Amino acid sequence: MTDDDDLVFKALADPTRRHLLDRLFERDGLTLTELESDLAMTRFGVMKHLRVLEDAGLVATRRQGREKLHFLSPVPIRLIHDRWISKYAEHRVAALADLKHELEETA
Amino acid sequence: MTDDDDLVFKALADPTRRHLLDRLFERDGLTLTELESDLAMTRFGVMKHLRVLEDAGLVATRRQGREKLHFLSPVPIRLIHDRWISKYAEHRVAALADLKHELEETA
DNA sequence: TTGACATGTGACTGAATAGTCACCTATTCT
DNA sequence: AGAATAGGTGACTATTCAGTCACATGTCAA
Repeated sequence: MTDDDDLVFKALADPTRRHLLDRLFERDGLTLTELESDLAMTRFGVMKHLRVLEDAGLVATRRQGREKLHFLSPVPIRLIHDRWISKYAEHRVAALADLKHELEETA
Repeated sequence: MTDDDDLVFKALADPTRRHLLDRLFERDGLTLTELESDLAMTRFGVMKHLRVLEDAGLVATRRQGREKLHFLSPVPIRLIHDRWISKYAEHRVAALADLKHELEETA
């Protein structure tokens, strides 16, 4: 009972990994050390998490000298969306989500 | 290090639960027994999974006599999408995802 | 009301996962 | 060259979670 995008969902299941994606969403091309600075965890923990994200295709990397730059790769996220939201329903669901965003901002 | 939609991501992390969402995406309003028929697992296991999905807001339910009907609730999925795909990038990413869908169909 | 059906609860067990550590390699700067 | 910096590996432990079971409640139909 394992499907193909298991890695993606497992990767997203951890709050630390979601936080890493948030940081990359805000600003792309961060290094391991930059990403680590933010977290109450050893470098090794962060490295492990980044590895999981990379294996899932949620993060792409590029080596530059002794540094490794990390980039958010959003396509797998969109594929999750498309799995349970039909093109037909998309408009309505997006409107509801927008409403929810607005309500949270005013709160 | 726990954020607010932890329940949603944890819920999606399990392949059995994703399969249940797939079934409800295909046809809404199924009962526990109907959902169970499909799975190599006891009724209790399926019930636990449905409970997790319901707590996460991914599945809504309605009692009807002695049956409990289950409905897919797609808004949390859209919120995941919006978290890492900006309105600005959405078009481009959606196009890439569509391309990927087509490639998989021809394969 | 009796029996069958549909769903529900709390406790238990085996497997998977997060985080750490000791130790290692490659690159840059002086 | 030597020291500092950035990243990497494999093994270990504590916690978490999936699945099961004995038992229980509510509903329908004859």
